[in-house]
Amino acid sequence: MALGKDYAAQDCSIARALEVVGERWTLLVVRDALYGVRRYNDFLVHLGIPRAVLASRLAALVDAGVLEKRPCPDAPRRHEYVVTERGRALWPTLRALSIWGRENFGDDRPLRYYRHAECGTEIGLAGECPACGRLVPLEDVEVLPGPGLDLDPADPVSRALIGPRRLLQPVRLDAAADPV
Amino acid sequence: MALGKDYAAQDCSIARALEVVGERWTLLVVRDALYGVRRYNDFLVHLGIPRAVLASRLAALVDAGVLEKRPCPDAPRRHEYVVTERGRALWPTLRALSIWGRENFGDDRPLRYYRHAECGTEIGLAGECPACGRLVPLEDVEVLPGPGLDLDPADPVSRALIGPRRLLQPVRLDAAADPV
DNA sequence: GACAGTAAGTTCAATGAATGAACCTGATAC
DNA sequence: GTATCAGGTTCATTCATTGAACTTACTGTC
Repeated sequence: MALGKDYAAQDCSIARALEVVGERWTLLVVRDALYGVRRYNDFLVHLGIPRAVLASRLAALVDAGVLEKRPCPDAPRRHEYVVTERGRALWPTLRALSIWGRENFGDDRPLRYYRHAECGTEIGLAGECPACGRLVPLEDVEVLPGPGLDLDPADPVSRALIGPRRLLQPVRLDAAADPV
Repeated sequence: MALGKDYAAQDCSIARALEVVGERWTLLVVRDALYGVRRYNDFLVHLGIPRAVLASRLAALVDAGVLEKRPCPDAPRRHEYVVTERGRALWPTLRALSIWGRENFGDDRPLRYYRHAECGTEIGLAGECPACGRLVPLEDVEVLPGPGLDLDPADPVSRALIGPRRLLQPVRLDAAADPV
């Protein structure tokens, strides 16, 4: 990656991390992947990202071991991008960033709630459950719509993501096509 | 910020956060500010960032309320950039990102350790102390050089940052000028 | 079997941002 | 008064991003 050159000189893990996920759009792609978005076209319509940039970001993330590209189980010629263990490990970062964004630049009404499915407690700053005291496996994180969330968004992926649902649960567009 | 436009369409706190700190270099500037770097020239030599970009990033961060620009107490015509409460609130994000970078792209030897000064416990994923169970105030975070850290770096700011020291403790270059 | 449509891209010209070097300005240092 | 430093600005070049158009391979539908 040509961009990262200068970062590399830094004696710093943050700089190394930013070489991988520091480019425009990259963290939003990872966020979507953690939400369960897997297909090129789903990323495309949900993010509103230019096609060429998406292709380049996905390739870079696969290269870095954050996503895995593999053929779709049902349609062998299609493929999907699935978060690896390394990608899942970005959840604490994204959770912390999200809280910072909400507390400093959001309006009062939260967009979404994240809860530990087993005990109902809201997930903490780094993805841990304050009640259980441990990091919650992503599959056990329940995503619920908050009062600030638009419940009738234009694109089908946003509609499929309204929830309630779990993190990592693959997005299915089939049943989401009915308007009010 | 012209860049952020597309992000803004997203119903998502992460996107809002990235509008503020998502540009190239920005998070590294904040990291340095949390380390105690305050002066334009110190950011410049430590980051190796182009002057124009630094000026623009600092202005944007002041604008967003992450940094505060104020006259130097000793030299009234100079000024310094100090992290605000909002800037300090980015510490959990940076801590999580740093751990991700180290665990996934670092070599085995850590560059730095972060410890709760009062009990000596290593700081957790989101800046909390696992022993005390609470977020550690940044002034109580002790930064120690790890085995992977270059102990004789070229620029004086890196030398002043070797530590041991505390987060937020202002960088002073005066005494750091003696080579081995 | 022709036609339309979808998925996952690539290519291209135009725009915008990043880079590094040079310049500027006002204060201190000698 | 000459040099140096802090904190910038300006400029030409390079590089990345953007949005639109094109491509290619497969999947239905009539």
